[in-house]
Parts: sequence; structure tokens; C-alpha cells
Amino acid sequence: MIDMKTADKNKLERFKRILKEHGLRLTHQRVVILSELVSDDGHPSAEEVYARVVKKLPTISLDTVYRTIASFEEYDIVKRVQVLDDKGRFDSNLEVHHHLVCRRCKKIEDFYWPDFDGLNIPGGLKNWGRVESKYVELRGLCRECRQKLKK
Amino acid sequence: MIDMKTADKNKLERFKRILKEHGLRLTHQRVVILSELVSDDGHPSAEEVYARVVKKLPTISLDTVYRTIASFEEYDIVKRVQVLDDKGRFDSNLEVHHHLVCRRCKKIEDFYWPDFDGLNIPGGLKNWGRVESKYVELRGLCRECRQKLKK
DNA sequence: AATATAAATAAGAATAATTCCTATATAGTT
DNA sequence: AACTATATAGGAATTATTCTTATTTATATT
Repeated sequence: MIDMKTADKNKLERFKRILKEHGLRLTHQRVVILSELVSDDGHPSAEEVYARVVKKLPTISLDTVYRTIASFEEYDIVKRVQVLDDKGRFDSNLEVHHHLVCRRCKKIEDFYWPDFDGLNIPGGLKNWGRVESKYVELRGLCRECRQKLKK
Repeated sequence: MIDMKTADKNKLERFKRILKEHGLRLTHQRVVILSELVSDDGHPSAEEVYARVVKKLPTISLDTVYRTIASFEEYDIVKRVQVLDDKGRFDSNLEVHHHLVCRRCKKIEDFYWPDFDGLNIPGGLKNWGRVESKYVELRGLCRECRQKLKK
């Protein structure tokens, strides 16, 4: 907390502003959950966030973690990531980015791809409706899992 | 079944070949489940497949549907699709394709995007591991849902 | 600083999706 | 037609998530 990165501090400030704007209370639980989310870029699940938060707030309930993250999602404070046949996970990186997913260990890594971001979507999609975001998922085997499978 | 499209017939033939190759039995249940999957391009969930299959095989169990689809996945007979905070759904379209997803009604529509398929992934990803597939998800509001929200 | 009150929380029950267990049935082989 | 290993049905179990309700607490008000 003391050595928090500037970017993380900015996220916390933005967070507090959003709570105020929407008349949401600045509870101890919300602050701790958000801090854990912004300091963990490993796309943790609700259970994983709970495991970390409970060390600081021993009486917190898992439900509070779920409920809190759900409201963070609603106000665009974090985003949900869903990888095939895995539980829901969360991401506090709000920049336009994409994911590399390992099919074996389910590790999720962020990456940036401006060439893709600039690509126009196929013309034929015009009358589907309104496309709001474009997301790429690259799937494969991460280096560690490749090594393990070779043995 | 009588008016099955040629493409669907081919899928059934490929399916039978795969079963044989792997020493899997050609059960009545597997044939019916596969038929429902190939004739439904709406990306049904296991429950939805079950609801359709049970009309033809009234004693089939939901577990058989799950188990069967899981083995279909294993042998690349169908693919799993996972949309944010929705249940698992299945896709018998085995061509390289991508998805349009409506955030409101969760409808999933296939689309093709050769310009994307030809794009090289960022060089910096070289040492992540082995990327095996590239998948795009366009998210937004479908036309119907846009209309409904305007009212 | 004390009080009021609406919102948030903790704890556990409930639900939904999926998987496991086991006795029975059956596809493919002999 | 009989054999045997695989697959199935049915229900129990598990996992992830959400709901219910009594209690607590953040914030506004006094």
C-alpha cells in the first residue's frame, strides 16, 4: 500500500470518485478489494481475491467479494474475463487490450495489438446492430506448459 | 433428418469415422445429440441440447448430454463457446470463424473475417509459447435489443 | 460529538451448472 | 447367441455464484 505505483494510486482515486458520483459508500471492504485487484495483474477469480482479502479483513464474506466485484463491473472499475471452461476472473486493466490464454494452466496474459485495433470490421456486419468493442483471444500453450508436456 | 443438408451429412460421416478411429461406440444417444448440434447453428447450451434430444429419446439423462458433448469437444467434433457470465454453449461450425455477441440477449452469431485471419500477431509475443488459434469476439447490442432499449 | 437512517455486510441457505457414482443396459466382437 | 467392455440413467455430489435476513456501519444531520 505504501509502495503503491502511481498508476494504481490513480485507479484508487478514480474509484473513490466513481463511488461518490453514484452515492456508493466508501467501505473498508471496497477499498481493500479494489487494492487487491489493482495490484494483481494475474486476472484473479473471486475466490482468489477473497483469499487475499481475508488476510487483511478476517471476517469478510465471500459474498461481499462477489457482490463488490459485481458492482465494480457495473461502474467500469474492473472487467470480467471469461476463459473457456474456467471460472469468472477479473481484470483491472482498463486500457484497450487483448488476452493470451494457455489452454493447460489457464494463465491469462495481457497484450496490446494496435494493428488489430485499427482494423475495420467486415462491412457485412453493418446491420447486425451496434458493435461496442472488439476483443482478441490468442489461445495456445504457454512456454512453461510446453516444456512440461515435452517431458 | 430426411432433409438434412449435405454439409450436415458430411459432418455426420466425419463423426462416425472419428468414433471408429478412437474405438468409441456409435450409440443412439451420440447420433441424436450430434444431429441436434449440427442442425442448430444457434450455439445451444447443454440444457438446450438436452431439451431437444429428450423429445426423441425420452429417457436420456442430462449427464449423458454433458458427457457426450465433452467427448465431442475432445475429438474436435464440436467446440465450446464461452460468453461472459453465461453458461457454456456449443458450436458445430468447425471452420475458422469468429463471434458477434449481444450483451443483452447473449445471442451469438458467427462471422468470417479473412483480413483478420491473415494478420500477423505482434512480434513481442514470440516467447510467450505456442499460439494455436486466434479468436475475435465483437461485443455490442444486436439490432433487436437496440430497438427494445430505445422504447 | 452524538444520533438517525439507508446502504452494506456476514453468515449461511439456496440455486444453477456441471460432474461424479454405481448399477444396469447395450454395441461391437467372438 | 453369448460375451465383455463401454456407455447410459438416475440420482447424489460438487462448484461457482447469488439470495435472504439480521446486524453493522458510513454518511448526513443535529
